[in-house]
Amino acid sequence: MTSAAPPSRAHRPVEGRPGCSIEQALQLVGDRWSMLILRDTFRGLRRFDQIRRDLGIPKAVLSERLRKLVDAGILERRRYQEHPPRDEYRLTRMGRELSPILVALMHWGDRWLQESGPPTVLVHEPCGTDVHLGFHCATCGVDFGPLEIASRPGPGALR
Amino acid sequence: MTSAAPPSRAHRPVEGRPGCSIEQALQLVGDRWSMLILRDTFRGLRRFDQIRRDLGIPKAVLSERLRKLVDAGILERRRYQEHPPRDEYRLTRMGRELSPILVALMHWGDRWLQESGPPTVLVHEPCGTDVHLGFHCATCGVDFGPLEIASRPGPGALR
DNA sequence: CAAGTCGGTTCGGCGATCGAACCGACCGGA
DNA sequence: TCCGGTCGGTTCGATCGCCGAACCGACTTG
Repeated sequence: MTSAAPPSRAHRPVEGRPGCSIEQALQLVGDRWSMLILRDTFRGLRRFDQIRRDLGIPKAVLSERLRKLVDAGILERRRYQEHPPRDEYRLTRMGRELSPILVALMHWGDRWLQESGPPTVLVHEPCGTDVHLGFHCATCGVDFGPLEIASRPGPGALR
Repeated sequence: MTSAAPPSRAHRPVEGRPGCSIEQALQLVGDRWSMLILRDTFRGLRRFDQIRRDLGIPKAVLSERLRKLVDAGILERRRYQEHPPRDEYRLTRMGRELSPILVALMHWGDRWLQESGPPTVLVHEPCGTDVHLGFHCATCGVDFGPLEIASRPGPGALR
């Protein structure tokens, strides 16, 4: 208890443990392949072999990951033909709500990792404007950055 | 993301490979530990042993990950004392801009993985409002979801 | 001088991942 | 009927990367 925290930190944009949501989320989608599988499902790929060929992932690994994502409720397996029996994997609502994570990864990669500009741009379909993902405060009516974020214990905080 | 090609699309709506920004980003921060290391640095942890103890990560792995993150420009290593020589790891601008990803992961985990509510909440410091991360269209002036997103080839698209 | 801290590296074991092979159900063509 | 191909897997042996434990040097504190 004597541990003096490092120089007074007022802002800690992201905080957690041990039930940290980031940690929990990463246990589901934090491995090498899951995010890429999900990216593919967002792109409209739904079938085993489509995804396998696109990613070059070993079949056993894909099989296991899909099972894991279905068990978690992120994907659902839906039969689309009876003879021969064929299933496809579709995003559930839970899965679709991962989109900000994918978009954030994409924007960050575009900005910092691509030398010749974004390979793909996302647009707001109704108007064609480039998609902007950011912190927006409804109260203040402004966009803001990570330095204006503070954290507090929430209702799920134990201890 | 909705541009999920009805049957008759010959070309790929999203160029997912191999220059895909999501893939590139995941090569840097998509392994089991990197995101957690970064979460800790956002929380204000800067030193090797602090992070190691917090995560329970093997030292060899932490050492290698920190090197990788420093090489990538996400963290910087800064000497903060000479005798004995001690370094700390700090987020660069590139690193700080990962915050939307962490926040998105956190929000998703809060919503779908926590039964008793978020362990931590983030607020917009100036006004105390809960942080909202989302798609906002400056042109239309509205928030929107993934179903209103379409994708197009960008300036970095080859082929 | 001994014990402890900090930031590592080295090492042997082991579990996850890899590619290749195999499989059953089905389809289309010759 | 036989042949080849597709689809969605499972099984298997080899290999890769992660694991915890031990060790290390530079330094501080008691």
